[in-house]
Amino acid sequence: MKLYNTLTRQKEEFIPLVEGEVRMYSCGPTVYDYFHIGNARPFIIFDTLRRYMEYKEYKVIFVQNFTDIDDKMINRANEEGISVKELGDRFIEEYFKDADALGIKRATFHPRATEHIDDMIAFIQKLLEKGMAYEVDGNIYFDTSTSAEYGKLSGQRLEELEAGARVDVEEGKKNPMDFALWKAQKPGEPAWDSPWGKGRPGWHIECSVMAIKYLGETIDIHSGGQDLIFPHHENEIAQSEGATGKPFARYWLHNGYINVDNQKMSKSLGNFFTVREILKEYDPEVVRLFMLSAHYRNPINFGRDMLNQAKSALERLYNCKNNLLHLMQNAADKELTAEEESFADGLTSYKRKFEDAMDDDLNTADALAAIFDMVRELNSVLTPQSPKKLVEKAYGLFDELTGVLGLLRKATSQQELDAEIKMLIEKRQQARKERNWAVADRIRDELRERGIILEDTPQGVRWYFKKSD
RNA sequence: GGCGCCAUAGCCAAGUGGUAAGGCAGAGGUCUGCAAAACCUUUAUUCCCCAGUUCGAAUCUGGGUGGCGCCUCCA
Repeated sequence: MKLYNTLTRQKEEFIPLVEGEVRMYSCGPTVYDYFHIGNARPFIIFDTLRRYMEYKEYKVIFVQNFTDIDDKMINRANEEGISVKELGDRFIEEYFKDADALGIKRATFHPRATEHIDDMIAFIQKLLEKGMAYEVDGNIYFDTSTSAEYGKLSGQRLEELEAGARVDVEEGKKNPMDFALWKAQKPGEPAWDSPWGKGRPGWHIECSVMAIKYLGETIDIHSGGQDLIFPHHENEIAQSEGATGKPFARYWLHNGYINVDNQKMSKSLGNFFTVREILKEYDPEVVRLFMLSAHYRNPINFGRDMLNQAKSALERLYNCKNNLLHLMQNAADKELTAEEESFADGLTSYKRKFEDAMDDDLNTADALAAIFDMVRELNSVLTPQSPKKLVEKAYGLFDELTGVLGLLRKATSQQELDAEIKMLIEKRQQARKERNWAVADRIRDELRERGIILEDTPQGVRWYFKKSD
């Protein structure tokens, strides 16, 4: 599998540090509010990468942190009149509600920054001992001048950064680009004891510390949004490699932004939509399909018409799934003809196309094309006369591939219906036979009200549970 | 000022040297009591513009034009 590595600015063959295992760390949310669609992109993309890695039978250890202490947390907690801890607890819970709905699998570990303060202190201590950090009035700063390779991820040179720096120059920092590892307590702020007095950790240190704690000093994949490249990830590299003397992450993956009217969706611009509010109107899988319909490194525009397109496309996939389930329920046990054998064998070409696409830097748009190609062929070839074995094989493959993308997770059909509903369907068929359309349509409407959609096909009645949207 | 990204049909979007995937929307048709679904046909002689390299370029090079991002918290 090839992945585009921001560090080298090219696609590289992915070779894990330990054969058969993948250790990946993805920057998680700051839990001071509901997350928005822009935040959701990396969650969905890297969840898809993780699912694909697992599909390829890697053992994946996936860590996604919660930032539960920083300025935004403190400000919001003060506004709400609750503690930072309570705020964090609440929005971690809300994060999981939305993430679960979007089909984002739980990470192997979801560490919280505030539960790793001791580890961070020890880490900072190490940097101090190595002379890579210094103290100013209870604040500890990382000395970027000690990092020869500073800027290697973002492609920036320290001097250029400083020339255009919009950072505060005061604070007694040695160099403008030096960043805080530890911040001395200000009045009214939560604080932890440290060798340098009460205070709290800086933002960058938490990811380094938790990544190393759960995944080791060198990890395979580190991912996040493009806006984290500088300074967050650059700083993580500087401090981690400074402390351990080893490469920190081997592959750096960054997703593109979600735009609104061609502008980056962001909290500060105020042009954002929370996942929570979008899910009131759209099925979470519509959002997921929307995200996967473009390559993850390209920017995508968010809008209602985009979601509507994704919704229609998703329906096409669900129709195919329902059709396969319907066929499976009624298919006969019989041997495959030679022609059917070759059709069954041919299905692997879709699997191959899907894998080729995913192997090429997670090209989900192309992978979806493979699935839609398969949909067309399944729809035109399979009939109620097809052998059960054949339908099952087709369904199995379809289900497996859509599952890798985290789609079609909802049960829409099942083997058994209530006897009463079965009876109503029978009754309607009888009415149709008698050309009593009024009765037939009334029953169909009634069942629709109850969430069951009936479709009359040349081969009989097909039914499925209404898709919520 | 430094670093970087993007431009493909009405809309979305793959493709990055070999003659334009897929989805949505539209048109026509098949099927059909209606509805729905599905299938078939159709919708870019052409990939922002100009020049160059090449037997061959949407794809490579140079130059433009337009849009966006990072360098400050941000996925």
